Amino acid sequence: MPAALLSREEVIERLMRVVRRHGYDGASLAELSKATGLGKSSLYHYFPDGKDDMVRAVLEHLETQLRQGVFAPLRAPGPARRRVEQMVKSLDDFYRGGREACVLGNLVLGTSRSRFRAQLRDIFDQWIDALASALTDAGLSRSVARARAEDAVMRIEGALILAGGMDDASLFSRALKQLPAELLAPASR
Amino acid sequence: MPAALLSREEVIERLMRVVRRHGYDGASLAELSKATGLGKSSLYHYFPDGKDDMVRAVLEHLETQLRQGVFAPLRAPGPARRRVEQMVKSLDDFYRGGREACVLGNLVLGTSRSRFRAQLRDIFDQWIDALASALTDAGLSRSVARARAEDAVMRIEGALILAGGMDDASLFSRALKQLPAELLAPASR
DNA sequence: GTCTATAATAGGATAGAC
DNA sequence: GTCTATCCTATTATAGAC
Repeated sequence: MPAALLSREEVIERLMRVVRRHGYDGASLAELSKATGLGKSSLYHYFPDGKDDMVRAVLEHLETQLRQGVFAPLRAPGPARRRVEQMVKSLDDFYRGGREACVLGNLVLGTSRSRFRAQLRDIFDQWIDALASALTDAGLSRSVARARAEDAVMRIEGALILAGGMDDASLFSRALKQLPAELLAPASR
Repeated sequence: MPAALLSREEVIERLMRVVRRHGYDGASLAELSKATGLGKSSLYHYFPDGKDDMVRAVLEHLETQLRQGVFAPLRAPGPARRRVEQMVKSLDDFYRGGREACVLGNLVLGTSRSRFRAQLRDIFDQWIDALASALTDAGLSRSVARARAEDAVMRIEGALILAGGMDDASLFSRALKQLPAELLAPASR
């Protein structure tokens, strides 16, 4: 990083901003360079394997953020409702109320899925597991909890797609707001 | 098209296959050429504005397919349950049980959203409207029908993302299967 | 309508000076 | 660590023959 201008973390934050807007295939080195303020050679100094390396770092960083803002709160002690609401709050923040696109969605689509398969799967898995854990604590059976956790992740990812496609971020906010009640409703059906 | 080898429709079908796998940014002319069996110059003969033209045609074709397999059935006479089930069947078919990615999702993400904004919005709008119409026919209020229709589209889009990210197409099939019952459940909550 | 050939540019990546 | 300069390949797009 530039002597002391940007920490590695800040560099990665900026790389992530480009990736979530342009996707893997649409994120050119020129853009990544501009966004970080680092020349291409400097980027290669920190990420010797180029774009793949950068995106790997972005995914690691995302995982860390999710661990702090989502996974850990979901597994924390306390009432399940609070824990789910904390997840919602973190997500609303991270996706700027539906105005920012999804890093994960972007990397699942395009040509990048095969490159980051393991990392993507791992993140989704941790997310679903953590959420299901909160739901079993709320008294739901393991199978219902798991199914609802998967459903929640789908809704969130889909809400980001639809909000983008309809140019209406409020679709995301509303979907988020409904989540806690629907996830914690008594099992029946 | 090659004298009579491929109809324009078949060419567009093949272009779509590339777009849904690689996205807009990841779909190179070389791939599009290989997939259609047409040289680059031939592609430019049919789509003078290049890739944008091709993807516009793909979206028009998709809209036609959705009109036939999804929108029209949703608005057809008959019990709402049948109509929703017909949508589910068409979608399961179109996405090959979750093994194929979403054209819309791919075009909403990456750098392509701004290029096809209007077309994307229009398709999502028609979809939600048609679905909401079936749900109001089933006795749901306009506002509940609309909210559930949006939710359904989100789930479908998200299910395709998660199925791709987890390498598990069954996530999509299961999400689809649950849709009719959840959409048509009596309003309450 | 289709092809081969080619242009022009952008993309990813590296060398070497500082 | 960062930059400028450069390389090579892929990519988009076009010209012109058949």
